Amino acid sequence: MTDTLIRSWQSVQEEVLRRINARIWKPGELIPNEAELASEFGCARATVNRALQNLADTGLLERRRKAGTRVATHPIRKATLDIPIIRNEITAKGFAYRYSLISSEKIVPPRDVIARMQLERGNKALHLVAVHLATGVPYVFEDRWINPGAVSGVEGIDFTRQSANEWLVENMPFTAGDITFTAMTGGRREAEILACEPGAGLFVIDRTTWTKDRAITFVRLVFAPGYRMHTVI
Amino acid sequence: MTDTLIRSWQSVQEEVLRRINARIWKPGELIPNEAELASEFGCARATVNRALQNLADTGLLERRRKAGTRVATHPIRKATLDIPIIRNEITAKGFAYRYSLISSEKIVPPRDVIARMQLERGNKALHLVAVHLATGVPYVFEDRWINPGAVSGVEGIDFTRQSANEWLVENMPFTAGDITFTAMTGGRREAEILACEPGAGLFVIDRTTWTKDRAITFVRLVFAPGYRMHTVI
DNA sequence: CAAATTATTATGTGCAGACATATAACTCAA
DNA sequence: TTGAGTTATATGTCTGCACATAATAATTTG
Repeated sequence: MTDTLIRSWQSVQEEVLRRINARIWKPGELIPNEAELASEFGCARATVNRALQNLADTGLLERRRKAGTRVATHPIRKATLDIPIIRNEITAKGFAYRYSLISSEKIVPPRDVIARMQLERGNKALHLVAVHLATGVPYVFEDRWINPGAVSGVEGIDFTRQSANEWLVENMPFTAGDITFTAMTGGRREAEILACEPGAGLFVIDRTTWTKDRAITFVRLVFAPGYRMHTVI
Repeated sequence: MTDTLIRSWQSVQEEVLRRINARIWKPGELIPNEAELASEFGCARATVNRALQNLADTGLLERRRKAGTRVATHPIRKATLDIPIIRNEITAKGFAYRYSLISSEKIVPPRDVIARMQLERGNKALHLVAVHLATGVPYVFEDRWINPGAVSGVEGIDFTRQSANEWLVENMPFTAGDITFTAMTGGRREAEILACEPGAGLFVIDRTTWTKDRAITFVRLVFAPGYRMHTVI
């Protein structure tokens, strides 16, 4: 029994974590309710609530009204990972960042892109292909489609000077987005642009952003071999 | 101007989001302080605080004491993604789950594993190779090392019946973990176990879990081609 | 005995007020 | 001019209380 008072929500959280790790409260088990913990720790119920809610957010606890709070049976559940702004990621590693536009054209997108972005069939969209370089070495290959119907004024922008991502971030708010991580086998095109072997396994991020039901942009980022995305839990 | 009162923290959050999206508060700009917003919305400062803190957690706002709260310049910053429990992921898709142990031996691990897990050189570790199947089709290939120094009693367990992951989750609490997502080019071994073409690009998750400075286990999950990990922001 | 209703209970959220803490901004002396 | 010390201010958090809400458990009713 600790004599030190547990009054901040962080210390409540620590103590709860300690009990989970020490198996005092085992996976699947019900823990005492907020009022009991509050009186045990000598703090207000709101403080306990804050701590438990935070742990529930990270997936370590499961809470339901009336039913109470129990230790999650499968603790590894959620990881928060930082989606890097490519320029920042490269400069943070100490490399010089450079962006190079390979092509820009307005064409009717292929079927899968139409489906992803829920575009009208037959309408053209802006297609940009570019590469981001770290001290001259290809880092990530960007294949982007922009919906001109949702992004007014995009046609006049010179994307050779500013990356589409940066322009969009500054000029188009978005309300939602979805991200998919996957792997692909590099073909000739990827090998050429990323200066790697054809057939290499490449890490891919697909991202679509939306503003109130309309797709703004769909971008596929294909990273050079060896790219790792890291997070701690 | 809305006449409807904004009193719940969710509605405060919605209103703040609306203003960010409508560019009333632009990226990088300072927004009114909590007290002002509270009096504007007709609610308590604590309610505004809850809403703004939540938005800061998701990376849309940046807050600093005394300096105030400003709209983040790079809104796409953090994504929370669910780390799947493989059994659940497979059964959730409506497939039958099966786990098959391919090999189990106690050997001195290779250098990279020793480095990752910070093991003593020359000490043996338990090496398990297994595959998880969805209705008989290989879904993910699991290559795992377990530190017997940190996991007492692991040597007597029959991992042909229960997957190592499930046994560990139930029997070993962990305090920290780190996860890396990457891609690899499949070799002969992966092709054989996952029943795919050699040379295919494969999605990989590396995970190490720790209990108070000692590595419990390091596992590499290599997913069959076409695997996608999805999240929304 | 099953279905519908009511009571109970644990979490969820709101409020006002107070104090804590970080830090930007200012003041003043060397 | 610069560095150290001070002040003001916005966010961070705690408290005690109240009521809302969801969901289980108990009870009544047809």
